Amino acid sequence: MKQAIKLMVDAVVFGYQDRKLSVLLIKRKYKPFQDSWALPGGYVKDKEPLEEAVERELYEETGVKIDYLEQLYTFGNPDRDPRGRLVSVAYFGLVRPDKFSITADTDAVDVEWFDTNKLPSLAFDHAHILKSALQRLRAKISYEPVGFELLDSKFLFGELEKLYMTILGRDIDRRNFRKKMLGLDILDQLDEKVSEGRGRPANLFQFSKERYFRKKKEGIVFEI
Amino acid sequence: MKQAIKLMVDAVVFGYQDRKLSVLLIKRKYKPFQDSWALPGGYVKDKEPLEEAVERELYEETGVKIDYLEQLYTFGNPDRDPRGRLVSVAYFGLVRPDKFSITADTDAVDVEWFDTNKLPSLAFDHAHILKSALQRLRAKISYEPVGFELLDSKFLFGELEKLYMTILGRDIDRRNFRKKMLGLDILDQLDEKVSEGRGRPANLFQFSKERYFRKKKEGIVFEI
DNA sequence: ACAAAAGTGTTTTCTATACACCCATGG
DNA sequence: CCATGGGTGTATAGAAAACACTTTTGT
Repeated sequence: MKQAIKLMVDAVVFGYQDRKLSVLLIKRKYKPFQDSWALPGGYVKDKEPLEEAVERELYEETGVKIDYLEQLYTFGNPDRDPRGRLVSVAYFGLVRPDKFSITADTDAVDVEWFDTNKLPSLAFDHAHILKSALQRLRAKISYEPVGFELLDSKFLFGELEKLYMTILGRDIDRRNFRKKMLGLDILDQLDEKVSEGRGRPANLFQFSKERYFRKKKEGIVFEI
Repeated sequence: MKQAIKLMVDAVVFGYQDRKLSVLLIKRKYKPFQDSWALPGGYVKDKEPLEEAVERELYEETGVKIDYLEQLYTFGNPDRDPRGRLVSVAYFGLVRPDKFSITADTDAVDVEWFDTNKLPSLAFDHAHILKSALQRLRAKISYEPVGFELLDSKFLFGELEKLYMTILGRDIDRRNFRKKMLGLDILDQLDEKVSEGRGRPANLFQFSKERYFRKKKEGIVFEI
């Protein structure tokens, strides 16, 4: 049997900076959609696992090595790409933007973090993919502790609060949030304080992935 | 660019009969895994949407036309199929088994509904796919009213209870369940009663998909 | 002393759970 | 009249939400 379908992967990578949720986009070097912004991605190699393909393309095109990656959805509409029948397995990733200096390479003439509230128009059906990823992120952060992937390993409680407010798009009561989050017993309070210029210095916290997984196995549920 | 990857779809179709959750399997006619049980599925045609491919293969191989279908996950491990690099987009479907007389055809020598508690060993990584689908079903039924897809359009409240208990694998308090479910105001109580042989005759109910979607838009959340 | 952000407890409301009795029918 | 499954209400406990003052620092 001959099949003319080609398989690609695309990555929706989120970062968090200056209280903004941002997404990593590349400016396409080649046609179609030359000079349009698009999600990083590319063809899967014959013997390459899908996750590896995403990580490779992401690194080639942007210089980013991903911390957290999960499969989002497979987009297979026959007319989604003018080049032919391209089916794309989309992934959704989280990264700390300051960990990398992003640099355009191979198929991209430019790479940038875009505030998710100020997105350019995107190539192919990438706007649609991005929208799905945003929905997933919002849902996910409420029932799994993925938010920590977007913060430094040591972070201020206030940052965590703001992250949640940014992603969920609504205000959260500081006291209730802290009570709930600390009550889960998956954060370690460090003996370091940080003064942010003005105001009372704040404590640093650290997420304990080990303790979380242990508690998860025991049946304790993360939910915010 | 030449790519030797082939794209398939597989379907995990659940049904509910005699208080058992069952899944539709075919016995393979050809090698590899000849005479093994497997999920129905097959190759995607060049200009065919993925959902269409699943529905077509399902109909060809089993005679079932699906009511509810959603994408589950894409399985792309390079060594998941001995025939080469076959990436499979798995779907998850719900159907009322009594609506169809299942009949083996094309690639199958036999088709059967298997109780999910008495599964045979399966070809390829299909046991893994099935496991994912079961997890998804259990999660899904708790926050979206998909259970009705497994019942007749008119059903007894007791059947709904039993369906939930079967899928969730635990007892549910009849009174609390009824209170919660009826409180959602997405069921219509009909003026028909059915006597099941012995005991007090029970009322028939009907799920109002329209009302559910209206309420969902208004932000009302289904949760059991 | 004041502005700014951090830290903390209590009260109220709502939701989840636990629980037991009467009802309508067939045999 | 009894066995069987259907139908219903209330009390309790626990979780979520609402809410405001004190603390520590820099200026």
